[in-house]
Amino acid sequence: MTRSGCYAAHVAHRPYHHGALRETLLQAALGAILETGATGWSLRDLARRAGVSHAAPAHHFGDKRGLLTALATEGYRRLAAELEEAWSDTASFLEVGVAYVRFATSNRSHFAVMYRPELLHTDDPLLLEARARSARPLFGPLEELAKDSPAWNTGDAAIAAWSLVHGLATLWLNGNLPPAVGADPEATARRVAAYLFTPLPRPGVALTPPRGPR
Amino acid sequence: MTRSGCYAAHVAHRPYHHGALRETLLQAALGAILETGATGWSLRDLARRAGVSHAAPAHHFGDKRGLLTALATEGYRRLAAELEEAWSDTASFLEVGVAYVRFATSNRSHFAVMYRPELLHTDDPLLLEARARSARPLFGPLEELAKDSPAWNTGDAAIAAWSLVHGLATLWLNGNLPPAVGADPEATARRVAAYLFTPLPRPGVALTPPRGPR
DNA sequence: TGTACATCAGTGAACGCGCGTTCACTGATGTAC
DNA sequence: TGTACATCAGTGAACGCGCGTTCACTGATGTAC
Repeated sequence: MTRSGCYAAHVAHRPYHHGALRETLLQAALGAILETGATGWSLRDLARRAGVSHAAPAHHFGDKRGLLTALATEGYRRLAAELEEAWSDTASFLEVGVAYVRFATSNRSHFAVMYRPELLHTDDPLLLEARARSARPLFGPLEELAKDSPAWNTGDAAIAAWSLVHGLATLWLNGNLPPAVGADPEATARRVAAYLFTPLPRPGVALTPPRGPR
Repeated sequence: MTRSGCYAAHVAHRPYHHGALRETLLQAALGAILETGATGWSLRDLARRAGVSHAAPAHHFGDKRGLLTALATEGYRRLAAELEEAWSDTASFLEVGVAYVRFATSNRSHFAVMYRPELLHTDDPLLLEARARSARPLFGPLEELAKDSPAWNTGDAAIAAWSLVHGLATLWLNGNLPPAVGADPEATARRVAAYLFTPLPRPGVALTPPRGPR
């Protein structure tokens, strides 16, 4: 960063060594993913954006998959940090869910790659560690909150919560939600996620009829 | 179908006209999407699978986007039919959600395309009509069930339900769920979706602390 | 402080390949008379 | 029933392009002595 900033001053005779090409390529990939999707770009495209020769990216990542794995790992680390912070700051599980949606909508390119194992080196130890860390704030708090409730399967409840915020983020990012929800994904998440684990307003109303279906 | 079946008998001298090329190409696209993702294939690839010249697909769909739009429309029609049937058969909103997950996991290729407007001709009237029809069974029943509950925003509640089943289907299809959930997406959906609109087991436990967060 | 050398980061020409698109064509079908 | 003709579905050669990969190279850096 300091070095590339220094060289940037006299563009006329660029140095042979870029100095921070790895970070620059990751940055370029984020932009490319925003514009053409998780895989709709080429390594040559990235090299062009970074202003280096088309063979340079292979030095750092080998291939696309290696680059995407680095990107996903970075994404999981950021997500974990934001979820942990939300839980420790508010002690509200709802706010953990809101933080998930906030992360997804303000880190679109990372999010577009993180949950696509077919694009990644899924045995990469750094990736595995970061992913595991990001899952803990979704499962841990629920186990704590419902530890004395034998009727609860906290695993299923956590997956319900995860599904809800993941689905909301996905539908939002792909532009599938009706305009009526408004333009603020965070506020929408807070309103919508409130219906999880929350009883119907009138006890007499049930979503499933009294006689068993089928 | 009858014609192509007739000609299939004497493969040696194939007819000049395929007879059902449009349907065959859609079929081939479903297979290609399964193998390489929503856009990881070429029109030439499809032509090869269908056994026709590489320029033939353009006759029917113009380009990839046209073909994907036809596929998405078919998907929305099937989804609408399955959701409508679930609601009229069981009168259980939970079962509508289960049907959504069942559709997604047994029509992977359709599902991979339906919620990606950037891949489609979003102004296609047939697409718009089918999509609108598929949304009704998700919003209608909730309005009915909660019509006398002023505390409810049925729009938000419907989006909560949609998000939950959409997220669960997405996480399932991408292989992101832990093995502990089991191998049956439908049973998983029934267990997990039960936590929506359902109170915590002990009234004393809250997911949000009594003092307002932030 | 100086020199020699190994290592590393990035270059650029060359390759073969599959792609979308174009276009003049051919074979089959359907309709008018 | 027969003929003429318009329309339609699909062909196949040709095009220019961007791709990933290879490879001998060059320029910069870091370390040993």
